[in-house]
Amino acid sequence: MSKQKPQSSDAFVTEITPQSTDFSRWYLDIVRKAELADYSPVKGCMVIRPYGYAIWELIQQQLDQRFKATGHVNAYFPLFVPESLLLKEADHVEGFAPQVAWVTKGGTEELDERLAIRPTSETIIGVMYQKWIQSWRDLPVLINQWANVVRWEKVTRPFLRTTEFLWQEGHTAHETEAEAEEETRKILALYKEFAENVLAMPVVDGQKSSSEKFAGASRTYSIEALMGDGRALQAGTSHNLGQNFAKAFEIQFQGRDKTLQHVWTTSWGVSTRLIGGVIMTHGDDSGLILPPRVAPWQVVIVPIPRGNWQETVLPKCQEIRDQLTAAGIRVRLDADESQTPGWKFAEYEMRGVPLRLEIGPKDIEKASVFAARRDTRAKQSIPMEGLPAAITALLDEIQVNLLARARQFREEHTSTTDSYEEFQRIMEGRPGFVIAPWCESDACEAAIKAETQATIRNIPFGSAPPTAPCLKCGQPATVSAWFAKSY
RNA sequence: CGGGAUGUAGCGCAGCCUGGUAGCGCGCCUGCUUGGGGUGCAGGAGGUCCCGGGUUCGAGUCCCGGCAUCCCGACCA
Repeated sequence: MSKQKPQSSDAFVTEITPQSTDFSRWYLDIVRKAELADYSPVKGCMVIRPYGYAIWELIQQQLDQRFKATGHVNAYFPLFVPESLLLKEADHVEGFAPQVAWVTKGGTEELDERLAIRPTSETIIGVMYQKWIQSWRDLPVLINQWANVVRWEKVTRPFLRTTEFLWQEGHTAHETEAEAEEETRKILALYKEFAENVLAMPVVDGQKSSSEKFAGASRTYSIEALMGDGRALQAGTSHNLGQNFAKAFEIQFQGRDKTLQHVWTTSWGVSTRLIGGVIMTHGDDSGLILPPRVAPWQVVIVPIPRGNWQETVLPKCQEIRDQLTAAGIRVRLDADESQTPGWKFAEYEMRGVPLRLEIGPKDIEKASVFAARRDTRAKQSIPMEGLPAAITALLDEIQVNLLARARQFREEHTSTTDSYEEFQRIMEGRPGFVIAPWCESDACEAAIKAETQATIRNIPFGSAPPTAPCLKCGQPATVSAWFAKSY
């Protein structure tokens, strides 16, 4: 098809702040205009609107399937955590105390003991595991819960950091330290695979520095993604809790050798923050770009109304919709007459729909449909014969392309340096990741953060030990750390 | 939690300084028209001016308090 008209690039985007003007405003514009979320009257609490929630449901389904496939089961624990429980693990309470919301009254009566609204559930789950676990035969316990949690954040942003958010938290208990470590790493690998194959969001997997470790964990691992403005986003964490919670909650079992031992526990989670990650990984100045696997509508069909289109074009559109739906594709047919095709093109691009099919009299004549990709904006005519297979293949191609593109962006925004001066220079503007040698001292990490706003995102697995000295102090460096400004 | 800014129709904004019948654009409704990249014309509907108090004959406008949002810092998924 050569009917393509010249495209005035600004024509459809007047209501979205360009990324280059103000990335943060761009992000907020997308969230509201694409109807992903809206502000509520409660500080820091957003409403996830149907289109945004549909994305979350797709994330949930595909993660849940992976959890089940690795032997995990779902359960649900209470929203409230008695204060006494929260106090049991010293590091944990110290880490979370500033962020906890409290219930002090039930109806009109003051409670004897105030209740925390869970910021995370290690403690309440610890109490239950103490009751449920007696023998090595009871292990491992592999439970996940889908839930909401509340953390009293000072600065909030839709999806990225909200006072209340939705997540999943896995909590497992094991017989040995090695098994707990294996679980922790297995889940991190699962998160990475999910982020890359479903969200098309490349991530760096590695270990958190001790200062960024989860409160109460022995070790924390994370996956870190790079956003379009060069800032990093922690996209998921997996914690090896050692025996810290087991000791605090007396979770003990009798081992194969008849001795009484504490279990080894893990916890891990990803949240609605992932939606923010998808927005900022793929979106452009025309709006959202959704990877097909999390797109509520993978294909939108826009009929071109001309003449007696209701009798000719529309039935064909419905037929095609039904064929595609039968092939497992999520399709929306927008036959609304009150909007013109051009309006719909812009609207569904803004909504990030991966593939648009235009069907008009000319296409029906040629027994083809006119397809426009959201990711590349490429347009092509596709024969109606064998359409479901062709569309499925095209969606797969878009999925793969988005990951490749994001990966290339990350590579272009990842640099390596041994020089602190150069490091500081890179951290101005849109920095991306910087790989640099570090001596693993908290002092150097803190100084770098204070001077450049950059933090250690993680220390990737299997990275070669540095030959150069620590970026900051010049003492021998033990690891190559990935630094970035982060969300 | 400190510094700055904002809050007026669904959305974007003007009006506030200098108090006196609440406006504009887009969207929405009706009709015609148009339709392959945000059609055009005509008519119409829509407002606790964020909330609460105060000053005043009279407050969107001035004063005090609160709430929410955004930006910059300190804290975090």
